[in-house]
Order: sequence, then structure tokens, then C-alpha cells
Amino acid sequence: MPNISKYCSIFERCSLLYKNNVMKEEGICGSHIVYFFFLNRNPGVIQDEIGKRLFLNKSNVARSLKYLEENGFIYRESDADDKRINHVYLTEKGKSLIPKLKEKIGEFNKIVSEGFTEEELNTLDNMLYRLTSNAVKHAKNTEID
Amino acid sequence: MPNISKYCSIFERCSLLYKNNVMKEEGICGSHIVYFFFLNRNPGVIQDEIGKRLFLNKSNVARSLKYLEENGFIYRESDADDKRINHVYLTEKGKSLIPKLKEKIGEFNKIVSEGFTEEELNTLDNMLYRLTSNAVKHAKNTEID
DNA sequence: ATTGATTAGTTGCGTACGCAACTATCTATA
DNA sequence: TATAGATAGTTGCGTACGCAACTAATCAAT
Repeated sequence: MPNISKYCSIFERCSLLYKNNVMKEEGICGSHIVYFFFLNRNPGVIQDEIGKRLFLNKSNVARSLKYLEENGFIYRESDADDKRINHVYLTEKGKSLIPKLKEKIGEFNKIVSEGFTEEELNTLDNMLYRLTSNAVKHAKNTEID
Repeated sequence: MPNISKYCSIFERCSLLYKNNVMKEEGICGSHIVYFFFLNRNPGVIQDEIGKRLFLNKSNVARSLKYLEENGFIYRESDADDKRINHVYLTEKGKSLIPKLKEKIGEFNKIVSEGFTEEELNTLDNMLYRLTSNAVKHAKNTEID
């Protein structure tokens, strides 16, 4: 596997550049997109879980959610039984952004998957899941989303 | 391609964590490794070219090379005909680190490629090259290494 | 019930990165 | 040969990230 790591690294930088550009007009950063999708699928999830599933340090989760809350995209509710816990939800404003995000990400996906068959993309997705699971397991012994 | 981007992002973070850990004792950061390999293959390359091939902003190239030079891993020679240009080379100290780096990266590769056949890894490498080339071409219209 | 360990979340600090503005050169054209 | 534009590299600034130390709350074991 001569260059897998390098390609992931370069792809990730390109990806963030693209996302930052197209999301600027929505008032969010490229790095926020994963939170929108994750919260859309998992309303009420707690911060700690977000970090574990997305393999993000909880300090980054705290900072990103702070921004998203201050700008009205999400809200947090303290758990009734355990006051340490915050449940996180998309606001209506946050939910209303989902289609736009999907559209923009779809455009990017179309660009980078040029020349790939549907089957190849599924294979790639599956391989990257396995590769990343191995890496995550080795690093922290957790499961990714 | 539901999650390719997310997996690349997570994999990249795991990868950097691992590299930073194992390279600490060598006095370099995980992010420096690509420079060693690139300079080993391309002695005398100029900074601008490094940035283009590795898809790194030239400001980062300048900063990383400054560190590597100050710590004796590389040296730079001004071009005889064009004083703007720096040719970059590994020093003996830098070259002597290459086998160690290969060994450490090899260990990481072994971990993350658990469960993959040789053929699958070649397929993955090829697909990631194509994916990343598409992304890079779209972002900057350059070729990666 | 008290106290020590654990857990969720926040914050300060350091590193990696991109962008824009800058300097110093080189090139082209007039 | 002036001078405007292009090019290689550097630096200041802002963002994304991880780590470690912190607070507040909960749990467990006596």
C-alpha cells in the first residue's frame, strides 16, 4: 500500500477547501457539515458520543457546538437525570440547511467520482470503512459511525 | 458514495496521531514524513514543486523546511542562475532516517490493512489515486505526485 | 453518609494548515 | 534599458485539531 495514507491526506485537504468555500455563504465552516448530518440522524445525542462516533476530540466537539449554538443551528438540553449530560438537537434553522448541504456535497462527490462506476464507488466505500475501522480500533479501541 | 469523505477524514486524523507518536523520539513531527520520502526520491527539488506535488500550500512547505533545516535533516542551496530558487536536499542525518521511517510506516500500514488481500490494497491505492487526482484537478488544476 | 474514582463538558496551549500580503528576483515588451 | 508583470519564498493571521488540566456531577465502596 504505497500511497494510501498520502492520498487520504491530500484528498482531505482538497475536500475541506471545497467545503469551506461553498459553506461560507451559509455561515458555517466545512468542518461543521459532519455535525449536521450526524445530528440529523441522531437527534438528542450527547456530545461525548458525537466525538466517539466521528473520532473527534471532545474539545473540538465542544467548540464546534458552541459556534453552531450561538448561530442558531443547534440547541442543547441538559439531561433531567444527569446534569453533566447535554442532549444536542438541530434547530429548525439547522434542519432547513440539510437539503442544501446534501446538494453541495453531492456536487463535490460527483466531481471526485468522475470515471468511477457505481460498483467501484461501493467497493471504495467499503474498503475505506474497513481501513478506517482498523486505524480507529488501533488508536482508541472505539467504533466509528 | 455515502461516506468516503468522512472515512478519509477520520483515517487522516488517526494516521497523524500514530505518526506523531512514533516520530517524537526521532525529533520530527508526523507531518514531516512525506517530506523525507519526497526529498529522497527527488533530491534538489525546489520548494514550489514540493508544494504542488504534495498539495501543500507553499507557506507550510517553507515552515516545515525551516524546522527540518534548523534541525539538520535537510539543507537548501540557492540556484546559481536564479536566486529566487532553493534546491532542497536531505543531509546525511536526514538520509539515515529513511529506513527507520519506512519501518515505522510499514508497521502502521500492516495494522490498518489487516483483513485486506494484496490485490485489494492495490485496488484501493489505485482508486484513491484517481479520487484524489479528481479532487486536486478540480481544486487547483495541478498533478499530484 | 463520606470519600475516592469516574464521567461529561470546557478551556488554555501547541501544531498543521490555507490565505493574503510582503520581499526579492527574474522576464518580457515597449 | 525602464518598467510592468510574473515567480519563489517568507511571514502574520485565522481556523481545525489533539492533549492536558480543569470543573461539576455522578457512582461505588465502605
